[in-house]
Amino acid sequence: MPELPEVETVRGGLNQYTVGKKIIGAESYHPRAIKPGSIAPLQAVIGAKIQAVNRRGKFLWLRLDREYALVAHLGMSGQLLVQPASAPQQSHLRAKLDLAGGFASKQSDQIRFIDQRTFGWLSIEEYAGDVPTSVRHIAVDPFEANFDIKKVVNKIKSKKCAIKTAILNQEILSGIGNIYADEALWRARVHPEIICEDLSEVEIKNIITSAKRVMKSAIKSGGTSFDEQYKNVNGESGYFSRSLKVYGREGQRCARCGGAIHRIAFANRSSHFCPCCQR
DNA sequence: CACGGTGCCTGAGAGC
DNA sequence: TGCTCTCAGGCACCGT
Repeated sequence: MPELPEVETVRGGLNQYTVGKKIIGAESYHPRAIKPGSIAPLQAVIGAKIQAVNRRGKFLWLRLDREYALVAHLGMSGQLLVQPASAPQQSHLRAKLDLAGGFASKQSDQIRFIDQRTFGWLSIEEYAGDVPTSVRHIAVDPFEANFDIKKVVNKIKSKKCAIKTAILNQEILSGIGNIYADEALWRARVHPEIICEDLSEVEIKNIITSAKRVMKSAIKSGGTSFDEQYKNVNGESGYFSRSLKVYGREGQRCARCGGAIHRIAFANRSSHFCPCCQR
C-alpha cells in the first residue's frame, strides 16, 4: 500500500529518469484510469515536456511546460514504472506515456501506470496556486519546508475523534496511511483509540515526530537503484519485513515489552498495537 | 461544521 | 479439488 515513503520513492525515480523528456505518446486502457474530474483526456499531454516531478502527501504530479499538470494517485495498488517500450506488458497496465529517448536503451521509454484494484488514477488538472486542484485540500506533509508542527498539534488537540483517525486525516497532515499510523503510535506509546482532546500537546507532538522518523527511515531503505525502488513500491520490500514493529504482526511479541501484539477492527481498518505499552 | 459510515475494486487466502 | 466468502485500505461522497 503506497503511503508517503513509497510515493516519495516513485517520485525520486521519475524525477531521475523522466525530467527533461518529451511525451510523444499517451494511452489509457481502463475507464477508471483517468479521474472523472480530469479536464482533458490523457492524450492532451502529448508534446509536453516534463519539467519536474512533485509530491504532497500521497499525491504526485508531473510539472509540464503547460498550464496544467498530470496528477497521479496510486490508491491501494498503483505503480508507476519507467520501462523500455519493449518490456513485456503487465497484466494490470492501465495507462502509459511514451517518452522521447531512453536511459535503458536507445529505444523509447514508457511511464507505465499499473494498478490491480483500480483505486489509483491519473488526471490532467490546472493549478490552484502551487498545487493542482485535486491537491488543494490536502494538508502539507511533514517533509515540506513549511510544515508547521505547532499548528498541526493544535488542530489535533481540538479534535474529538480517536488519535489514529486524526493522523490518517489528509486534511490535518498528509502522507500517513494505515501502516505508518500504527507504527507511529507504537513508537510514541499511544493507544490508537485515545481521543485527541485527552492527549497532551507533548504527546501529540511526539506522535508526529515518530511518524516523520519512521517514514524517513522507510524512504532511506527505498534503495538507490532504479529496480530496487520499484520493488519497494510493490509493497513487499525488505523494509516491511525488517522494520515494522506492529503492523501485520498480530499475536507476535512486542519488540519493546515482549507482550502480544493485538489487532482490532477500527474505523473500517485493522489497527495493530501493543496493549501493554500503548495505553 | 464535524464526524461516521459506505462504495468503489480485485486477488489472495481461508473455510467448507 | 473447487467453490464461496472475507479481507486488504486509498479517497470521495453522503447522511446525521
